[in-house]
Amino acid sequence: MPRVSRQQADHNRTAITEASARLFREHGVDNVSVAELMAAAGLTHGGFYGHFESKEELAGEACQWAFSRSVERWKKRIAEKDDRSVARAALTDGYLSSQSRSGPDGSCPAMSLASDVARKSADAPIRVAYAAGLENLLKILASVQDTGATRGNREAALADFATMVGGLMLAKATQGEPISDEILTAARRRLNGTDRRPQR
Amino acid sequence: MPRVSRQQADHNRTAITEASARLFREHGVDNVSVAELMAAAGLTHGGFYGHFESKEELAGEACQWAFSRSVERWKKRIAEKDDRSVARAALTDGYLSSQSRSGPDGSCPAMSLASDVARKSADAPIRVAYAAGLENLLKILASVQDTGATRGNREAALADFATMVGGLMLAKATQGEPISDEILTAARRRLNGTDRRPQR
DNA sequence: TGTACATCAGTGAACGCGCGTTCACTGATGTAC
DNA sequence: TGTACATCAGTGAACGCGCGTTCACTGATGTAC
Repeated sequence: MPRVSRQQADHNRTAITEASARLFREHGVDNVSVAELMAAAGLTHGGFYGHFESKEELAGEACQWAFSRSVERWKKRIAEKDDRSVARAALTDGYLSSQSRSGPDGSCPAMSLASDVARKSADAPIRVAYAAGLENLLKILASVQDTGATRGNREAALADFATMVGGLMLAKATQGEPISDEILTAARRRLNGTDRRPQR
Repeated sequence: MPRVSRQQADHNRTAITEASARLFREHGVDNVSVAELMAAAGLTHGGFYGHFESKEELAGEACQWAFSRSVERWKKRIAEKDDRSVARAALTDGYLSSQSRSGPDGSCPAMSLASDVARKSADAPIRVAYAAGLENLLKILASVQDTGATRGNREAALADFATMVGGLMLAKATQGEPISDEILTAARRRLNGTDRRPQR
């Protein structure tokens, strides 16, 4: 039953982007086929090129979409808290939780797409979308810092995020082994707990 | 000219492992073909299965090999320093340097293979090799910590490494943009500098 | 030490398969009157 | 509002290609005498 209403077509395009954002994060851009993406959106593969110029272009849009969803989630989580330091703790603890590690929804794109992006050329759509999305998340993370200076807040956010992304990545790579939980705990405590390690 | 001496055959096997360790880290396990790996070792693709049972098995050996080289490098770097805190700073600063980010030799396997490993099933050879290799690196990193307690040293090493891996990963994904250097600097200062952010 | 032959490391063609992408086709949608 | 027709979203077969893996073959290596 071909030729669907324009509204339905728009809806389908969104469904493709949404399914891709999930599957790309879960399996990697190169490990999911166009046919699988279309099937996940309830369509057959032939119609793909009516919506996107190439798989690369879709990767860019899916990346952008995933980041915008993360931005929403972070903002919402912050809005629920009274003050910045509580919000920051909620953000970092949530990021480095075991639910986040095994979440079926694909988790944070900054973490799950990092290696895909690192291996693409500089002009790939996904790379551009990644850099913009990362910047947005960092701004939010900087807004809940407490150094008293804009520059300090940004630097603190950058360092926090490095620990968050690295901790979650290592925990994912070792999922199922005891060290996986150890990593999450150590990273959480470094960011929020009693571990004040950084001192000379 | 087939049939080569046993010594030469052993040498060839090592060459395959070595080339794979480099190419897998640089492009990802699934983005390098057996033919490319064999060519990089100066051989043709047909002989591959005389050395390895499958590409998966090779991935495990290449991962192990990459980690053992990192272990050597870390130990050597530590041995050059007089005391632990200086050694620790040399390790973390070197890890989060721009040379490390753009290094053509493939950089740290814990970082560059993390997403490949995270996406493989629990019994994949590369996953087992990764967990063992990570543990070895962590022991070294714990040995230069200064908390005064074994457990504290391990936890500090875990947190340090999360920051190192995440910082390098994010810097790689944003290479070529100003934020890439910002990330490296912020992570380095978090670990060794004046930024004492982690406080409640 | 020299000769005869079995072994087997490496070659390159071939296998089935799944990939990204193209295209002729279909028939409901959207539009013109 | 109803009719006639052009549009175009989606279908499914087909494309060339590169993948991991297999295999018959080659000829130097390694071994037995």
